[in-house]
Amino acid sequence: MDQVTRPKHAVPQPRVTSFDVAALAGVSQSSVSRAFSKRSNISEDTRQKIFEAARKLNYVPNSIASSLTTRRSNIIALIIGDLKNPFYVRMLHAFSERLQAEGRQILAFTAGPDDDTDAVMMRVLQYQVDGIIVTQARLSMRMTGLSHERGIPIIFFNRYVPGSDASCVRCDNAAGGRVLAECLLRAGAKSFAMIAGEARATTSHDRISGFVERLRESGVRPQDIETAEGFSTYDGGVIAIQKLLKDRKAPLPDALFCINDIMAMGAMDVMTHSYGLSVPTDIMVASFDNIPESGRLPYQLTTIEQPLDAMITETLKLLHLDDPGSGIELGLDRPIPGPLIWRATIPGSAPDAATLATL
Amino acid sequence: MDQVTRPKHAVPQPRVTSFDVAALAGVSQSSVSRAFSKRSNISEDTRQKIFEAARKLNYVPNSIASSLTTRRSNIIALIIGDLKNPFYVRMLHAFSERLQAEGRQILAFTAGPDDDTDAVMMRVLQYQVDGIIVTQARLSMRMTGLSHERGIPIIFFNRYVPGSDASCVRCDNAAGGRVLAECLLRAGAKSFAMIAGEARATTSHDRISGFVERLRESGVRPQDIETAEGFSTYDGGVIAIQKLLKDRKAPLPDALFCINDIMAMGAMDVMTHSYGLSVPTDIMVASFDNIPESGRLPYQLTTIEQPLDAMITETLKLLHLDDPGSGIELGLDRPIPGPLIWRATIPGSAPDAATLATL
DNA sequence: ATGAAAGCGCTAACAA
DNA sequence: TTGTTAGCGCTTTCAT
Repeated sequence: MDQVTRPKHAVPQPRVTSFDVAALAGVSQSSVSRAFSKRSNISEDTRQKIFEAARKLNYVPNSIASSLTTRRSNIIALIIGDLKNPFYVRMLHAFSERLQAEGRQILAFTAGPDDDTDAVMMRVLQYQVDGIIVTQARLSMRMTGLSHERGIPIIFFNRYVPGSDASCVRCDNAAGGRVLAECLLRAGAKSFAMIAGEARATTSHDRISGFVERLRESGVRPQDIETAEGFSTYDGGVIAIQKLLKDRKAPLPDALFCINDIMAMGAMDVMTHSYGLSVPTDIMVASFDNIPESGRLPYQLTTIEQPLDAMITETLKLLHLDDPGSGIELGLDRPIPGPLIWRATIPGSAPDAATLATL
Repeated sequence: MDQVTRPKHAVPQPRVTSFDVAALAGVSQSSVSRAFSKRSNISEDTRQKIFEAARKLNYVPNSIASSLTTRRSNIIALIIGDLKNPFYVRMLHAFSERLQAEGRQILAFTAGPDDDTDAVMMRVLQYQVDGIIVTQARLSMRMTGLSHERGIPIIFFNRYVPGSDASCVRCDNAAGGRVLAECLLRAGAKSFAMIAGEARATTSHDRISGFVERLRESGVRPQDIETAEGFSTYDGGVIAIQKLLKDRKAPLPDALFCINDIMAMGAMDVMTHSYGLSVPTDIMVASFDNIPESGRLPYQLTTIEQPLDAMITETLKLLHLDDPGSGIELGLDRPIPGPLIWRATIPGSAPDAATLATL
């Protein structure tokens, strides 16, 4: 008779609760609760007794139940975009590690540019998260209002909504733009092109405006700066540079400013592989972010590093995770300067720090 | 008198619950609950009345509270590693989108190779997640046991623990290795080198073993295949190729097999920029994953694509999110074949599908 | 179709 | 220090 091999199945056991542990340890249920909470009045003796019972039963406290009473979930919502820019991958990972180290977790929400971010936000609110970090996404004022009204702090990371009452932590993009302009000028560049991201992206806008401002101060007329726009991705950079180079009669600009490294990579690949150009001999390049890829052999980008650790520290500070009662400050803006990373896409050596500081 | 500008503060309002909505709508609290749950006995009339009241009060159901009773949180834990390999970034994003589309969210846990994964797992269990996906991380048998005992399914994604009772969804790595070996052989390669990942990584092991097996069948002795090992990252690829090329007297091998694209990128960058070699003229290259970077101008990698969508579909199927009562099958293994993506790192054209199918 | 009431597993007064 | 008790906001029988 055929004996078919059936898959083994795991049979779920009834849940072990703090009552079971209490019974086994011979104490009350509230003692169990105390045993598992930091700084609470309980003798080391009974705590150990309880831990042992818990271990025997494989008991793990149910944090869903505890958040119901404490009104704290230890969960932070992170609303992210498409992760096509490695900077946001780094950010996600860094946030996750930092939060996990202090006993919190990230609940991930994705919101593409075409998604209804308000609908995503309604989902976020369902989870009674302790805080919300928004990046690469737009949010209506109504939604930030709903969040604040519930006592949930919300921080825009590297992005702000002018006129909004939500706080923002970001790299000082305009300052970085000025620094790169200065570097290019000192390296002797006279003519310039720019690759910008989407117009509504505040990061792109600010970097460009700082860059253009510094050039204007040096006598370069803004209308003389060629500009191509694209999505803030590798492919966006590819398309933008093609717009600039295709059927070109005019001489090449001396320098190309890209609003981020990933677009610069796309642009450089096209320039070197499709047009046979050399960087920085034929054209200098400068950009923004210092993603890990920027230091690789084919790129060696001179760039402004986004001070990720400091930005995260500041974000966590503004979130007031440890003293939720303190209320939510509104409309804070925290621009953090990013260091210049000097590599090979601008000839010569970096201006000294003192010079850059006076910009 | 000085009037210091103080930051505005948001004042948290008392929470709006289903009772408040019920009161405003003039119905019972349980009706409110029904109104917000799919397929439940409630007249369209009262449902609308309730929705209107909810809207007026900005009511959002508290899913923490609901998971307490339903024992379902609609949260899936995803345990990930360092995200240095873009493949896992793609995976994370794809999982997040797929789950979000069906009303579930990802709770992210990071576990570095040196972290105590069991401690991470205990944290996971606290959250009463509906399922666990593990990737780039190891787990002890005891932990998978704890999870199964609680009725929480756990799937290893692209990774398996031999002898474990947890199920696994993965690319058919050995088959892919065989295909690439065949491609290289047909392109005329006679001598081979390999860049492998960490020894304990099952993906690396399986890809290598499929590759070597096919070569052996064609008369290439395994001991004649040069091998360098490294971390499965870009830098790992850089270091591995340097081991192979530094102070090299022997002629170059005809072909280089890398266990993934990101290592292949590191290796190619060193070969082209530091050693002036051309691919595939001086050496052919083949690898695995088909990350977005593989198609970029400097690489144009011929590679096996990880069938991400199919892998995710299979993972979600095994998770049985929609019928939790059905029990957890143990020890399933789901290898999914990945298509060959033919680009420029092997000369000539791809073997036809029929040939590859007979491998 | 609707309402009343009993939990889900935990925390936090309050009492002892 | 420990135990008792009343919720947290919801779902789900069970009546009506």
